[in-house]
Amino acid sequence: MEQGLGSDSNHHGPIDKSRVLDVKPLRCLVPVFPNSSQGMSSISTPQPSPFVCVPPSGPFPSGVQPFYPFLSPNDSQNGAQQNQPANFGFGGSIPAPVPLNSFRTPTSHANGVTGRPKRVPKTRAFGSGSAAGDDDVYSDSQNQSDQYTSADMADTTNSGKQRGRPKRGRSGGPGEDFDVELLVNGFLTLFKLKEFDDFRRTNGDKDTVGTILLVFDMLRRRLTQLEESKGVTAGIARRPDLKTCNLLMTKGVRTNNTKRFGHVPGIEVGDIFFFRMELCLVGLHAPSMAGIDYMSVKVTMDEEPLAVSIVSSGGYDDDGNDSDVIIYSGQGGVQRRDGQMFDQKLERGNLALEKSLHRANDVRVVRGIKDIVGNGKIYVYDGVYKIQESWAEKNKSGCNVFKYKLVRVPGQAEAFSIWKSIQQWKDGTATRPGVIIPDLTSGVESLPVALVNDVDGEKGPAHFTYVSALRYSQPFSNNNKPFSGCHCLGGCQPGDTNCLCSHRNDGVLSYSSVGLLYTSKNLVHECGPTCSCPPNCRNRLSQSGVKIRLEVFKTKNRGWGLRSWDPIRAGGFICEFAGDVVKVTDGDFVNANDDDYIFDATRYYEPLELVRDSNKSKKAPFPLVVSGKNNGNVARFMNHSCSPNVYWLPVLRESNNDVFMHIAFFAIRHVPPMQELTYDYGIVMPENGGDGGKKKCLCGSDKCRGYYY
DNA sequence: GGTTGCTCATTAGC
DNA sequence: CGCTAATGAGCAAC
Repeated sequence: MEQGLGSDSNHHGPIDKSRVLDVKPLRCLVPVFPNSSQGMSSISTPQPSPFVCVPPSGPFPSGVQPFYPFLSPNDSQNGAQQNQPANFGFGGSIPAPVPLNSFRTPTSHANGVTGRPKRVPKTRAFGSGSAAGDDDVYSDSQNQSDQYTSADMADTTNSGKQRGRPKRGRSGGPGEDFDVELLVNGFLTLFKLKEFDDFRRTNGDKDTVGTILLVFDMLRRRLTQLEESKGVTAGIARRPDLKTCNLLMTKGVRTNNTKRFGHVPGIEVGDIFFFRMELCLVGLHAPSMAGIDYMSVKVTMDEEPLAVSIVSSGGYDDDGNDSDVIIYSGQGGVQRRDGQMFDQKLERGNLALEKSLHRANDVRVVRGIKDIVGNGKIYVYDGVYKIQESWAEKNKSGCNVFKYKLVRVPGQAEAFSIWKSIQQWKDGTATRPGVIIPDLTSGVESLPVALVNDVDGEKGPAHFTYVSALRYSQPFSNNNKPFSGCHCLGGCQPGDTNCLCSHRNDGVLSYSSVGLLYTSKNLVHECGPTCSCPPNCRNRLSQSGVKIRLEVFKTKNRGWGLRSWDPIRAGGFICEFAGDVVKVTDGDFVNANDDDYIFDATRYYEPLELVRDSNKSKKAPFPLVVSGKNNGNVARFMNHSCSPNVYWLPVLRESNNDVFMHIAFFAIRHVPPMQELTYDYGIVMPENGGDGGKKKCLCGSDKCRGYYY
């Protein structure tokens, strides 16, 4: 791996001659098997099923399922059957402020359930309309007394399961005290991964890959939140990514687990990842650490190792001009403890790359890119490459290092190259083609939002005024108890038991330090005007405006749409829905049907459906309707999809007696740059004029309902 | 804000 | 089948 050399010598594209002390070409062979598919016919491993390149929005050929990323309607049945929401620690029946030690798994109880306090009648927080019913989502968590332990959280689906906390690794610190096992089992049941069979374990598809990645990241975020909320840093695992992956692996929840050459079913060129473990789980690149993945194949009589994939870990701004070429360094050569260097040996991955040069087989390439926000890395699947030449050179320490030149197989979808283009648009070294207005917000947002049309001659959408926030003519509701806010002068911190806002979110913060929604709650209490914390408090995420570089663009067949130049992580905040509040309580639906830019929270919405009782599921989730027609922000351009990559969440901000609800949009899964952002518009209930105003849905998903409102 | 140190999980290969 | 060596990311503390 190039990084193992402690040198960035290969990040300068064409070889930096000044650094190369002794370059001697080894060979540059014509491939032995010009037609790689024939050449590989003797490989002992079964060939992968043919790769089908499917755009995210379809259309989907038969056999290719789009990944419906959140929850299927049937899932809500689970919760309904139990007569209790399956909330897994974040659902509808929000635990009230939980003492930190409540996360401890009871050891003295035979069934693992601590004395569950009896439910007390909930009080309605907002006296705002019959639609609220008895739903938990309308309950002020401060008034709730259901103090579930984490065991309770999942026991609706795992009543008979083993209660003993598995002792894992060097556990024993307080960090292991909540029952991870139950948490995982809850997720697996919810996403129907309990009956995961060997076929799906071996052969992925879009749906399977998507579900596994979704579960991975939801679980990872949940574990991060739980560990962080304890406010203890010593003695606990600080790598929730590793822990999550290991949990899933142990349960056999993985796919494409047999190595193969070429594309991996269910993964598209351009897909992005944020952890090496994600690559591992979906079969894109098996080793958890090593940069070269290889397998032994039978060639005529004997076997030889061939490379199947590599992960390069360069920065994308110094990779040279040609984004279709990689100069990759071999692995090894460095003594880990003291960092001492030795010559690399032609073995393992290095040998496999060398052999792959001869055999000319496809090698998958995952580009590691430094994440601008945070210290992490983003992994972009850049499709398959072929190794064109190899050589050895000496590094600074005078040790031999193998170098491999990989060239991208032509005809694949744009992936890494788009990142470089975007970087150039941002730093001004290139102009985004088709730009009509560089910033349609006229400076209202802190980042410009370009208006782009590169498909036809339309010059822009109808006129509207750009506003960055929701405009209320009256508060969403009144709270009987004045809320004076929290006193976190330096911003709300996890594990601070004195933070009033944390208490209102069940004792934990809703957002991570990098602005990710920790869990799929159905309501977030953000800090309000009367809180003492600064504007950059992490509990004010949706108030801080758009932080990603968006553009409004003309779609091929769905009018204007929204997409991002920046990659968006699962759970990442995108924007709120700004506009004029049309309705906050029951009453006649105001001019909604002739407004293409309506946001209607009263609609049936499947992710929320999960945490609802089936009898109540048809009720309007939240009595809020917003029009973005005359005044609005980027959110008004987000199109509907039945397989969305974005969903919304109501966010409450309180000011003395007044409560204001805002609508915040978050990414469901990782969204690569330039992929259209869509959410499920939901279904209009008959009492709100459903069946009227149906529009033909063009989302192209095979889960498409055929229409939307 | 760069650097350093620590630890982790997976798998090839014995 | 069980064990071990090889591999580098991610995070936190400096």
